[in-house]
Amino acid sequence: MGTITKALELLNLFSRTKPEIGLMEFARLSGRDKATVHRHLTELEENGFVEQHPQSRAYRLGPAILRLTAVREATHPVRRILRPIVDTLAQQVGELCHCSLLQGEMLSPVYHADPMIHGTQVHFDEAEMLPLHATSSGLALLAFSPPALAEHVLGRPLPAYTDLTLTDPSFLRSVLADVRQDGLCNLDQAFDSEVCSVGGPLFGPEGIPIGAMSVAVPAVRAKRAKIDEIRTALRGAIRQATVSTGGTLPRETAALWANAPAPTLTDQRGLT
Amino acid sequence: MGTITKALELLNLFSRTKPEIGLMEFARLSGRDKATVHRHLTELEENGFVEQHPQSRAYRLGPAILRLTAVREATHPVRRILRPIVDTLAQQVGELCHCSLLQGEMLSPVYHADPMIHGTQVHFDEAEMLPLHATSSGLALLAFSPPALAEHVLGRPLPAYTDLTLTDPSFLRSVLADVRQDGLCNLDQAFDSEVCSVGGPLFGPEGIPIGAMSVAVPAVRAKRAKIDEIRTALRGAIRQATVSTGGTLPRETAALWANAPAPTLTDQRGLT
DNA sequence: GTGGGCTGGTTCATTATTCGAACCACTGGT
DNA sequence: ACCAGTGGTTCGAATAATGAACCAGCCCAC
Repeated sequence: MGTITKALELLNLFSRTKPEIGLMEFARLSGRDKATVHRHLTELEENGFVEQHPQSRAYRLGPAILRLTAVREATHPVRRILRPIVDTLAQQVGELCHCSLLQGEMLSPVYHADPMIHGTQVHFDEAEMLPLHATSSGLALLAFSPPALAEHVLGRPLPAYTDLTLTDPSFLRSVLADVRQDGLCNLDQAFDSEVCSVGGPLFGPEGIPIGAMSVAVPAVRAKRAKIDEIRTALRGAIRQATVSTGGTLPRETAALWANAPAPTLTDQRGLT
Repeated sequence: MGTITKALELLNLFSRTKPEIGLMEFARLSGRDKATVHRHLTELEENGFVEQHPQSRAYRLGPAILRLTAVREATHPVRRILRPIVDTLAQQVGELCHCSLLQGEMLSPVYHADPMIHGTQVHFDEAEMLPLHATSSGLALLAFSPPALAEHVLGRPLPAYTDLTLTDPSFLRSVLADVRQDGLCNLDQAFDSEVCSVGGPLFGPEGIPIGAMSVAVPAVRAKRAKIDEIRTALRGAIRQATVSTGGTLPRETAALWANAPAPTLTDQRGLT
């Protein structure tokens, strides 16, 4: 593993519940030597990827990432476009919705919205990368991706996150076949216990999946009627998201979803 | 210079006008060997900091930075807070406003807003880091920072961006003294020709400057009355921004601005 | 087609950089 | 005064980065 990766992996240790991390904690969490971590952190700091609290000397994410995000969003505004769609979907179904982009063999969260109209909410940390094999988003994406990706992912050990996580490659292959038929993926407590989710793929140009969108529901609320309502709304949101980001639905999928309701117009203010 | 810095500097080559860069162009722009650049890029790609267009093989900024920005903003929402303030200021004064955070010895843009009500507009690229000695933002920040920073910045060669850029350290020191008296910094075509700007410091906890906010006006519109109006509005916006981000104005500055108008309430919708 | 000029990408011996155990210096609690 | 915990630094050994040379593909002109 190269030095660059070692340094960048430090950034993944930050999370919503751990926004500041000290040197020793970094060393523990990353399993690397304190001196090494310190050199990496100072170099990241020189480039603005982390900054150091002058008093506590703890590190947190720095301003450079804000600048880079602005650059990406100015020219390729995926997040800006997806946000109102996810917001609308969350309002429609009254549950937590999120979308992610494929990054290597994981999903990188882009945005989530939680209407918070219920007593119980689903936990979601945008810092946390999502596995492909244990989430409805991931399986939906795999189902429509070139087979090589699925084979590569299923060909390695599949960690179980709950006791309902599917880890048998051949069974997962049959699930993917079902998802291809259906267009969406329904998953029950495979990543978080107590949480059911419905996910579908977001397509880029050429009809190749670039990410996924999904709705997460506490298992106690996941009645059949509710799931059906979610599936309908999700199909509409995915179609809208794919078109708005400049992607194209593959013809089979478009045909499959022909009877999905037209997407509702969303509030476009407050962008960027 | 370490390997990590070499790799991260590649990311700074992206800009609003150059959102995608090929391997050879990267090598040329960075002045490094093609093989080296390629290794750095693949490692950045593995970590999601860049992604490669499958057809053109050009690289662009990847999804990881979106995720990291979300994490930072979830726990330390500087941008989310500054955005409506900058928007309001831009509406009030009818000119381009922006705010930046200190990153090493440069300013890293965080947000800008341009009401675009005039025929001529000021160019602003959020990818571009701003120098401290040649911008009103930078000088305003330097004036209120611990003297060591100013000495360090003024102690090295100061590039001129226009023929009006101030590059004489001792003269700049006198400018800083004036800014300390005044609270704001007025600069005429020092970074962009044809552009005047007024900037002031944003303070963090302990009253130490963490960034700056400024208004940029085409020189042809920079009449005395307009500048005065801008100065008043800017003082209000800075006070509001400093308080909202959890900072404190130093006592002298608070006294200096005691007669600035109370900040107007801003639209808080569309956050994140 | 074929040659040239341009890509992106790979190889491998040389070289320079990174690594990490041991070492300070400081802080807060007992 | 002590200890246990920080953040930070040093320097020889070990490792990883480097870049000239090398493919392979693409596109255009001839």
